[in-house]
Amino acid sequence: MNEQLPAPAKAYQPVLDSIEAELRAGRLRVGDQLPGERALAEQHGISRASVRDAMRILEVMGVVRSGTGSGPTAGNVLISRPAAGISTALRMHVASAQLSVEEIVQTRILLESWAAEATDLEAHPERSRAVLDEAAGLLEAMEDPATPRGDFHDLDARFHVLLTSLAGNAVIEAMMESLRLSIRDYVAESITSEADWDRVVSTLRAQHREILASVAEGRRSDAARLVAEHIVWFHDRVAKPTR
Amino acid sequence: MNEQLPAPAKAYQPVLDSIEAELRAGRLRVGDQLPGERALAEQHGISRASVRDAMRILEVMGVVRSGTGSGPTAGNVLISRPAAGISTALRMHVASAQLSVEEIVQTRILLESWAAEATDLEAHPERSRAVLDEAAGLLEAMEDPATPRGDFHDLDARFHVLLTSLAGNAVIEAMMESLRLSIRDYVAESITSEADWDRVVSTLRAQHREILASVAEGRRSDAARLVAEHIVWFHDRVAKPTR
DNA sequence: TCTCGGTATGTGGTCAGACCATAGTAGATC
DNA sequence: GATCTACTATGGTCTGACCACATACCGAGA
Repeated sequence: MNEQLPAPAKAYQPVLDSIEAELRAGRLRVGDQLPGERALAEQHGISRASVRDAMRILEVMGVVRSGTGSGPTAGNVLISRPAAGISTALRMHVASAQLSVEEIVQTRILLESWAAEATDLEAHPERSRAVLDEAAGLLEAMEDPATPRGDFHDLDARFHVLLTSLAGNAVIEAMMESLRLSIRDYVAESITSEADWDRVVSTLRAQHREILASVAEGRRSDAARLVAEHIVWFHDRVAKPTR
Repeated sequence: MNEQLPAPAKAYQPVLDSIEAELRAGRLRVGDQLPGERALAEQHGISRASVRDAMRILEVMGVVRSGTGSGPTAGNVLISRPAAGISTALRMHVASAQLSVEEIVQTRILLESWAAEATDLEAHPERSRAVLDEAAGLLEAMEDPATPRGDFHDLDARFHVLLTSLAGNAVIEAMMESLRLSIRDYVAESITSEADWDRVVSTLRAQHREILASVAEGRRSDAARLVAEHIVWFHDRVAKPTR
């Protein structure tokens, strides 16, 4: 089930290595445009096909965005979406039954409750305030009965990621988002009845309000507890039955 | 810095989707061989080049292993290395300065100390015993002064991953391993002087022994504390100076 | 002179077809 | 029966072509 033997060096590896080195050295930065694929191919003495392999990898890792046409927005542009690659990996391994949804949820509880405990609003007062305001805005949008289920889930996800971001650890924030994305379909599929959904959503709203209030008031341990309870409640009550 | 616009459907996507669906349905399992690339190309009505894009993605995600030749070990075979994809993603984003080594270390402390607290040896007595024995074997190998630095780091990594596995959460185990792999080079480069290394390694050995003992004896909170201190000590004392 | 619109150029996206090294397998040879 | 040799199918790589797209350029018209 596990292999990590020599592996005979892929042709695209030098491209990845050189880009990684340029990034580390600071000669390439987020927002920059990579050289054209044809140019990279010539530079490394490989075919364009192999260069494209490297680009594909960087793309799924959330490191570059490819666009056709010309101009600054076209070409292979360096971006930063750490959660993209992580969530794809998690997703595939959940699909292959090597990771379970229960483990994902458990991990999410760990990360989110830690983030709640580690949140220090005074560290970056103005940024924290902006984040809290944005979170409040999300909750408001979620109050609207006209909000479709899919949109509600997206808002919900953004709410949790926002709160996690207050802890100031981008790694944990990215992992949080990844965990959520990786089981997104499972959650969506688990609630089939609209009646069930209506019954659930009002509780979610109340829990969200409580969580936001405790975070905003600096009641860290309350926030951590409420977040953990919130996640447990949702997955016990809603997601589990169909799994 | 962030884009999540429509994105005009890649040609390889249907291949990924169908493989993911087959995995979820249980019609494909780890160890199975995927159809040949030429066959998949015909099935989906796309070129072999696009099929290879999908394979490349699955490969870096740690979901398939590609091998030339024929027979059961050749072709695109389903494997399971969840840490492969996650660590690559983390690595690239650390390189692009979007994630910091400090955050990686902080996350590792969180996951490992949680695992120590969550370890329940009685849940799977025989498996736990085997894991502890293997961990003890690793420590023994690390006692040998003849062990090269690189090997020591590998043994060290396996030791930590093994202990984490006792908590029984494969997601956290995979993340732990990924975090370690992602900053492997930084750690290796940070200790340049052999004299420094000799001074450090004996402390590491002692800490490892203490950690293993506390885990084996079920002193969970001790284990959690020692692990956290161990990681903090190493990165404060050794890795930080050069960063 | 200014504006509009068509065109040239360069980008990634995809395809078709070819050749290679590899690793089993089946057949021929001894 | 054992050994060696083609044969076959696999992924790995390359070449060269065409497409859709988006900008930049430039000439025709107002």
